[in-house]
Amino acid sequence: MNRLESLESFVAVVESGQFTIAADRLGIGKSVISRRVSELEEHLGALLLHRTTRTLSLTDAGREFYPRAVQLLEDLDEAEQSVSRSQQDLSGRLRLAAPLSFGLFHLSNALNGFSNLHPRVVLDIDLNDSEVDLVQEGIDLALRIGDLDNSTMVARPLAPINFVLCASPEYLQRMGTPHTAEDLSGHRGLCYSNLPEPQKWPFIDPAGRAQTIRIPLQMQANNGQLLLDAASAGQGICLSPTFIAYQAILDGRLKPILTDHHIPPVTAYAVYPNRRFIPQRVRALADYLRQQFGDHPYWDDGLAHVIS
Amino acid sequence: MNRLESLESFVAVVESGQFTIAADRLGIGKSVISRRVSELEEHLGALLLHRTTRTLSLTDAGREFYPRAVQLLEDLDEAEQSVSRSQQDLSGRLRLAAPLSFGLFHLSNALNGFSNLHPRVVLDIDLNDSEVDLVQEGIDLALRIGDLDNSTMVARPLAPINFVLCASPEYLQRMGTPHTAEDLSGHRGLCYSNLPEPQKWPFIDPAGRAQTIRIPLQMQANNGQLLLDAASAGQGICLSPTFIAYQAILDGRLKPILTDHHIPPVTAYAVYPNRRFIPQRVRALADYLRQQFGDHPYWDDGLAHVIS
DNA sequence: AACACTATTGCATTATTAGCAACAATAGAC
DNA sequence: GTCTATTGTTGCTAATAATGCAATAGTGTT
Repeated sequence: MNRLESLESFVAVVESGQFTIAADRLGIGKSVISRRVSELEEHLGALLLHRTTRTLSLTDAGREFYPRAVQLLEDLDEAEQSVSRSQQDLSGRLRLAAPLSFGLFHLSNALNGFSNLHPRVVLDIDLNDSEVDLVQEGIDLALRIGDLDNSTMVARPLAPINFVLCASPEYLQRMGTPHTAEDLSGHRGLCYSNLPEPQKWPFIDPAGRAQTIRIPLQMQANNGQLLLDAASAGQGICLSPTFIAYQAILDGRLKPILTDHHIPPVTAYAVYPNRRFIPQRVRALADYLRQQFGDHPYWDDGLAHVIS
Repeated sequence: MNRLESLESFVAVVESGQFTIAADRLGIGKSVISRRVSELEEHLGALLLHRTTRTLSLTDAGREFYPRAVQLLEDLDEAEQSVSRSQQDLSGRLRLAAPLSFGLFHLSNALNGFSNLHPRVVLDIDLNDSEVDLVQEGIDLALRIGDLDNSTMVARPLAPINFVLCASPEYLQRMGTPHTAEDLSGHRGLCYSNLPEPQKWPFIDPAGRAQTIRIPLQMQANNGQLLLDAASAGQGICLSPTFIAYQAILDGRLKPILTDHHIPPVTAYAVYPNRRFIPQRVRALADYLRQQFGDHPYWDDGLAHVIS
């Protein structure tokens, strides 16, 4: 018995849901599939698939075995590729997690570029603002913004994330333009709810003193884009990362305020599990993103005067 | 070509250093080995072994490929075993790391017991007081004493680690027995150097006040057993984990002092990488150790009056 | 109850693999 | 320098295993 071919057959059956389709996909006869799966089951001493002639379903053992089989086949390909003659030509699946807004604004372009460079790498993108467990979810690489839980993950800085305080010109005319951090307490805050203290905004004033201002809450959301749209509509003042706000600022839809105050920047990292064997495509993507963004990302290009 | 058998053959050759021995080990002819390795090389498009008729050596590609091949074969066995009929009968290699002293004193017995329970599990034990990188070293499970770097590792408490202050009766007669923590400043400290501040010993006095005493340094070592021997020889006072000191105390070679002071205990943990698939033997060993030690480990049995 | 479609099984054919033995190559002994 | 023992490779044949086809049995649907 060829254990590997049995594994392949089993995986193909699970993924297609039918012996017949699996056989077509692998380009062999369905009888072969049938026999291989049977052999595998016999070898394991456990039934993997409940099968009547018309319906297939995984047994408990099969449910447990399937993801491991998939992983195994991927690992094998990975290992072979790592020493293969065509090292340049990366391939395989790459599961990527990133925050929603950043993903939509800046990752999609970068990923398209990467995909063109390495067309045989299949990208599986999970945009999600809540921190998922990379290991459990089988994520190869995550883009994380801000402080990291000091973990055994490998973290490579990709770009600085600067912040800017802004509001619509109309709002500022109506409500007045604040000139000190204290002035903010009379304004309407559009606050990002995924922070421990959404209403507390940190500044370093022109004299170099750090201060934290609590701004009245007008609207709260877990999405920066939505807050920015609210600010554009004159709903209030928004503390936004430049990677979201830059376009609206350059357009004139939003006006940066308190630009003589410094807002502590954070860093965007590429984070990946410290596995024993890190797939080359993961390294390649991290490299590529670093190169795309870097210490002076393009979205900050027109904002030099704003981010001090 | 059977990729798996090729892998097996390659691994066997690397491990035995000879095609002939590898063939014997696998119970097949050496010509088969030769052909399989050749096929594998052709498949990969890279030479794995430099071979003259008398000497074998790995190429760079081979050196890279070998550990991955080993891992792969282990993973496959692991996956198959996880659903195999003989789930009870664990097997495979289990790499364990533990602090030196604890390993010698209490792990060896426990491991022998485990080994009897699961004779087909091969234990590979690394006693080492410096924290190694579990992932890089391929450690399946580590026993760690004290606070953990909050990491993505899974940590399961195994036992409380209590401390006791002690010295030889002869020493105490000669130098006087301290009755308060302050008294220690006139004594000779035998200090464990693997701590950030070896000479600072923490106490909670009978009144419940926490205090930290800096004790004069007489001897410093990175091994608790050695310090304890020094204490037995009357060299000074030693702050020792009970798992090291218990025997000497029960023997009367050492006398606990300041027993009305409480020394904050720490915890021994079983730590393992949060891999996607945690081998059953790892879980089993962690369970077994927990059961062997537990909240009231045997080494504290005769010391109830000491550890308050 | 008949139908359509499924997985399984038996069997002849085909392809692959193993083992043996001969061969070539090399390190070490003398 | 030559000889020898041993190693990896290769050619060939026998044995083995895998494949595809067709027939079979089972199941959900109409």
